[in-house]
Amino acid sequence: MACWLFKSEPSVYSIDDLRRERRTFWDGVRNYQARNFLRDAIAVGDDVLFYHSNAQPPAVAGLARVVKAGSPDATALDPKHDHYDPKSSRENPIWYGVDIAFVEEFENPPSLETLRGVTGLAKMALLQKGSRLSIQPVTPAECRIVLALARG
DNA sequence: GCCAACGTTGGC
DNA sequence: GCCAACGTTGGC
Repeated sequence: MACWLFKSEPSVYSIDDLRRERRTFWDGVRNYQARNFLRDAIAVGDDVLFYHSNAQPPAVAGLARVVKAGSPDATALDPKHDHYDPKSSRENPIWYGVDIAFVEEFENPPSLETLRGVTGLAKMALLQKGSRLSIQPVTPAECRIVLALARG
């Protein structure tokens, strides 16, 4: 099973929100590289590391699981919505999202600073300079290390 | 609030 | 197709 990292600002949508709702459609991604992952690569059953960006401290806050593969993001079609994109249409949707379900909120969320100090994570996308992608692939080894830190 | 990194837009 | 201007992300 593949593993991914999804970023979210907790002031917008946090792991607590996901725990309350149990599952959610991950909408609002407006970056083509991230869109391609959502539309083409992310599959049911994949793990999702739920990362809190712009948080104090920024950290991997919990684990979620993909419960539905990519489908068009309807918020792009709604002119009143913040994420509206006039280039998208029902016939030719540009933006996609997946459905994820809450699995776990970590007792010891590994902070960005902590992750930077872990040898086995040196190549993790999140830790690369200028890594702004909000949807990132995580290797199985990286995923294991992060989960071990979070639960250990 | 600052600012580096980087994606997107639009004039040419 | 180039590239300057602009907007956004996100750590600090």
